Amino acid sequence: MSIEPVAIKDTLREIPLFSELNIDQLKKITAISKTSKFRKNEFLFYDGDIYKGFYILLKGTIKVFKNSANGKEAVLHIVKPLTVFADVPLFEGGNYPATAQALEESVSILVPKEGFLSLIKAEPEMSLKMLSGFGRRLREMTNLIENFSSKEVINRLAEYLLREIKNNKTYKLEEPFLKLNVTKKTIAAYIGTITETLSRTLKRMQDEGIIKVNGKSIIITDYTRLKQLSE
Amino acid sequence: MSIEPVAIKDTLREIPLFSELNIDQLKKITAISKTSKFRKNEFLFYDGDIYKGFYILLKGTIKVFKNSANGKEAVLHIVKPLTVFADVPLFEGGNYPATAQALEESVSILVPKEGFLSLIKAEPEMSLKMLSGFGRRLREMTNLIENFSSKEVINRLAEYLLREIKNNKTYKLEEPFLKLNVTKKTIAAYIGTITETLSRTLKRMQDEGIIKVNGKSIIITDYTRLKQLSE
DNA sequence: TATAAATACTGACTTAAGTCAAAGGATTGT
DNA sequence: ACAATCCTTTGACTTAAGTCAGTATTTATA
Repeated sequence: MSIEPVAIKDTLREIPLFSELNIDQLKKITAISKTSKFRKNEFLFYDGDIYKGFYILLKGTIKVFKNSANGKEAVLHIVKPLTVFADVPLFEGGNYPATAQALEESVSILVPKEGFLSLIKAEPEMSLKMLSGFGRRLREMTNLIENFSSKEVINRLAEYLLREIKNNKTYKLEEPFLKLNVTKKTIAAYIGTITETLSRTLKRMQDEGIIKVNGKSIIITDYTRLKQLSE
Repeated sequence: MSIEPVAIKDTLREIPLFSELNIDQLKKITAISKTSKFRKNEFLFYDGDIYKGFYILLKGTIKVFKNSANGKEAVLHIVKPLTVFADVPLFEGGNYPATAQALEESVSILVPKEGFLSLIKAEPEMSLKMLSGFGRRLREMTNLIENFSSKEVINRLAEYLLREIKNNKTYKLEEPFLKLNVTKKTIAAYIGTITETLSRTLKRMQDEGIIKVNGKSIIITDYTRLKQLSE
């Protein structure tokens, strides 16, 4: 469902990819883009759908995942606002390589492929920005693979918690905390395990005095040990 | 050890990234590049080294890997000739994110960062090529992660074998085969397991009549089942 | 707010894959 | 050609984490 193309130019400015564009260039992008609202659990696109363009999330949370043959789902990203996603097929061609679903009411911009490619050719600086963004993500993926191949659930969970705390900027506090805004099922899939094991691992961490779990809130009581576990 | 800057312009042409450059542009690249020879087991760079530039492998095999705290190594790529590697930090800054080691006598070109970045700014088409390359690799990584998170060793091994057969172009034969040119230890790390488990899994596949192993040669006797296992 | 549905937790059990140890093969260098 | 080192295989054992089943708790919706 489409909503009014409000003054989203200021919002786009906050996205690294567009940060150095001038008003005219931003106008061109908003002119070709479409803002849409998605209800909870609604799908933005499915794995294999014909590629239309990339998205920028303005509000809400999007889960990007892939279903494998045995029925399990691998969560690739949990997308937070002001993040660009589904931009990989822009240059390579091909269909959407994964499925995207809103985990809560969300608003996102769709920037169509063809229009954007014309723009980028007139604006070579943007290619370099995108290369930098792709590079950063390749590095993240590299780390994810390293984690999957050589660490146990408790180590991957520790790393996930630390990353969340960094994102939420509470890591400077005496007792950093975080509030999960996604289900534990999603987190389990994201760190490559199942809910039961996640539940037991959280309990184990609590028993060892590293964290305190209260429903969807987690307080870090021993940051040092958590850091050790993540390395 | 540096070797003569022979006529490698023709070789560069075979690399997608450079395929559409003219003679002058290729000359510029070879002018700033340095070709080096590496002995078996020699290191090209270590995880954390200051970034000098990216490499193109001309001959041999390079293992790119990361060591985690618990001593295990995660093999990220097994690089074959005419492949560009270590290009991720070009745009993002930062040091080498992994270690590269020659698995046999190898020859590679080093293209220095600064020189290449000047070139690319004068040659915007090359940014798009690189974006396409990065995009393809992000996709590959996505699949790797999906594999790691939701499949067992036998499935990951099946997928590895199929990929190798595709690369060696023997998949059209009645009985496709492949010759391992890396140790089983490396393959084990690459598919996220250890030698003992790899050994047992190969044996199991042989017992089930899917493959025939003879030292470093593997013949596929039941392509269909192998394909099933990989999905 | 009641009821259904989805999510989370716990226990008993199973299993894939890791660790440890020992021995045979293959490679490498001197 | 030899020793020395590294690679590979095999067996016995351990363990992390998955499956299954039952229950509790939270969240959504009529």
